[in-house]
Amino acid sequence: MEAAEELFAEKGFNGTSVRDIAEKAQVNLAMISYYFGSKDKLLETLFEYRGELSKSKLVSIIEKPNLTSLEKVNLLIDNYIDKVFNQQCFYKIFTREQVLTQTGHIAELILQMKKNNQENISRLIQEGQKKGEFKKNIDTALMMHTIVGTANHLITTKHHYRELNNLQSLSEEALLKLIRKKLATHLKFIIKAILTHEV
Amino acid sequence: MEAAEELFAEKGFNGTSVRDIAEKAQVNLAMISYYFGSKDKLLETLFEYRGELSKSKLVSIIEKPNLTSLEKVNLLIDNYIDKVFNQQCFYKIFTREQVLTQTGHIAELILQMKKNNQENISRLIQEGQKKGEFKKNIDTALMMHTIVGTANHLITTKHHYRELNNLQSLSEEALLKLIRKKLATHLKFIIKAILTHEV
Amino acid sequence: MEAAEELFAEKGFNGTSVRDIAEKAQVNLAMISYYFGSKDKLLETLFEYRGELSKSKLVSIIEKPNLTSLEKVNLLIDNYIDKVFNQQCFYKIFTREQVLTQTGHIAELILQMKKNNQENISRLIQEGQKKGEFKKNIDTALMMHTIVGTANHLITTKHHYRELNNLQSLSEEALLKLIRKKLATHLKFIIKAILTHEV
Amino acid sequence: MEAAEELFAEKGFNGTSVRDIAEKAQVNLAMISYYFGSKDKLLETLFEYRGELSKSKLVSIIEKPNLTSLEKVNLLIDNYIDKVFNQQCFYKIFTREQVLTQTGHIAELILQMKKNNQENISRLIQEGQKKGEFKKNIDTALMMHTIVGTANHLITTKHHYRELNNLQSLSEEALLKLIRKKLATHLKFIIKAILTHEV
DNA sequence: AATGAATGAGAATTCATTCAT
DNA sequence: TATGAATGAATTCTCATTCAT
Repeated sequence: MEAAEELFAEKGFNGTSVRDIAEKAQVNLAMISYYFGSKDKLLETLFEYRGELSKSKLVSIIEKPNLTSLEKVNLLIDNYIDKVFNQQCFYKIFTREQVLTQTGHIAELILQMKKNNQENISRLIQEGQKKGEFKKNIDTALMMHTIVGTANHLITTKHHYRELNNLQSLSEEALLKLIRKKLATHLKFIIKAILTHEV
Repeated sequence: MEAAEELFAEKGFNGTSVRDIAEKAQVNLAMISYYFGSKDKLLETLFEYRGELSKSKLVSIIEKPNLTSLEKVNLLIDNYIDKVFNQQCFYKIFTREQVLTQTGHIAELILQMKKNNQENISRLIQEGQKKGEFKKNIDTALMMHTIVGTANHLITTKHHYRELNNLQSLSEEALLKLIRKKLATHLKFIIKAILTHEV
Repeated sequence: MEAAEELFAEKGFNGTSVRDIAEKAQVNLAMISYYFGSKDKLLETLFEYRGELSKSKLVSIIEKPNLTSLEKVNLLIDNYIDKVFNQQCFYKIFTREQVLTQTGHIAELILQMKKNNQENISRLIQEGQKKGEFKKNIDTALMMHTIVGTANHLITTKHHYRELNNLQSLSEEALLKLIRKKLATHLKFIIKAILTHEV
Repeated sequence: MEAAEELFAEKGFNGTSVRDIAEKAQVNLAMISYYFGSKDKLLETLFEYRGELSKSKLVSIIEKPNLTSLEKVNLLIDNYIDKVFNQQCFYKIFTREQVLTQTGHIAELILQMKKNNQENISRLIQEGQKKGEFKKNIDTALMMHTIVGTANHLITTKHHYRELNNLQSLSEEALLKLIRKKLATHLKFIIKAILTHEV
């Protein structure tokens, strides 16, 4: 599944053959159908696995005591950035396949995950509004699109970022560290503006 | 090429067969190899064609007289949103394939286009900073990632947006109109914050 | 299709690979899917083709003027034996696959063909009964089962017939000629008994 | 082996996978190769088992005292119909595979069985001829082909019989009972004609 | 210029069988 | 004795491309 994840990220689901995966994973070709049932099912399993991992964290942050709502939002941003950077491969796949797969099990999985996230975050925003920390009339959906869109776009085109900003000398690791820090600051600034600045 | 664009957007480059394209375009199968050389070349041609269209507009906006820098930036945002919404298919392809195609002619094309855009916008930002309209220390690259990332993410997942915000009753057209307006306001707000708010 | 017919007869539908057919027919492997769509469709096409051929003959015999009903029945027997012996391959396939394929297009085709045949022959029997040539209470269906069953069984197990009756010295051709003649006499005798002998 | 028999009858030998059999028999997949050696050996074992069962009955009937030869023949017919109806699955397999398997152990088994049967029945016919019950010049082989061919054809296409004779309302059981009775009468009539009627 | 026919390469999957345990 | 896991071979089918016309 790891091999598949990397290859799907690199060459796309349709661009990756089961042969490639078998070779990369050093397993017999037939094993993949044997274990996962089919290539499609393999992708499903991957989505389920990664989806499972990311569920509970969100709630635990939102329910943390002794934090302002803004601090919680910032934690959420950090958490999302962590996930995206630690699971770059999956997020590349996710970003790409959510566009293609508009029906079927995976589509439902994605939608459910998103619905869940949006509800939780909406609650947090409302909490902040009640406490007077956040302004009225916040478009939560668009705000989330900005967080997710910016982070995904940055991570999926980090090779362009490197070129365009003359960072060819940096190691991959150093580059990631740099982007990560900048992105966190950037998103927190934006979200704070959205949540608190009156126009 | 139109047929190809729609299909690539819908099913991905690798998920679309030359047969599908020929059928959709009501054209002989062999014609596609005959005219474009190959399926890859067809994608290249598509990128060149769409890239061509979008070049000059940027400069013309930046060089418009009698506008504040912020007004220009807002025009740029409107312009980008227009492009994304009018060429949804292409932007879906673009978003997806820029991740896959990291070498080759298309990759160079994309990089050149981005380099060009970033330079022009950097100039605009500097102009605004000189005029005192914008604050110092603006991360142009990240700002652009937010514009592009948010817009692309929204347009490529508009079916999710519809579901999550209970807009199933809206026609496709009405939905697009709604998102478009919200997105413009949202991005302009964010960018203004980035460009002018001191922390 | 000829190659397929021979191989299906020899090794069964499931026992024959598309590869075998391609090799025997000296055509490219992909051609078979290209022309027929799939292996299943190939079988369908074969059934349609052979079915087409055998339709009209039946009616033309039944409607022949100046013949007694018994003479017509005898002609039908000769005609059926001709078909079975001239299209041994197809009849082997038919005999085998009609058991397996109980649903789908082919099943419908077969049923329709049989229905058609039984109706026509029933009419002929009734004609003979009206004319007083045939006795009452004839089980047309079973009679047909005897004709078809005996002929098919003989042709599909002719290699056993050869062994069991010590005809190893005969050429294939001579064997067929012999069986054919015996079978015709045999069936005509039986059918005459069924149609005319009172018990 | 029971599971295999049913599946072979339903889907053909080649159309049945060892997996199917294991599942139906609620047995571990590897067990089948383990016990029977291979799928082919399983079929062989099935043929041996069913062949074994049917040997002795024939002789015991033929050697029954105090019966006319015709009565013995009628008993044989009843006996064969019994076997076919009680072992429908096996006879479907038999009918199909005797065409395919023209060499190998099974082929020899079949041939031996048939040889044995034909010899015994020939003796019975000769006995009848000596006693003056039967006429001269009887083609025993063809007669047997009619018995076997008619019975097999009827049982393997009983679903067609049902449709063509508008017996859809009958239960499977009732249908079988009906066919069985008709078939017995039918065959006995035919065989009597063959054995006793001079032309 | 345009195309119907053809093809080699490669796709995913299923198969009967084996083997370590 | 029995079995879960594994595998090499073979399956059907689709693909992008070519080529004679």
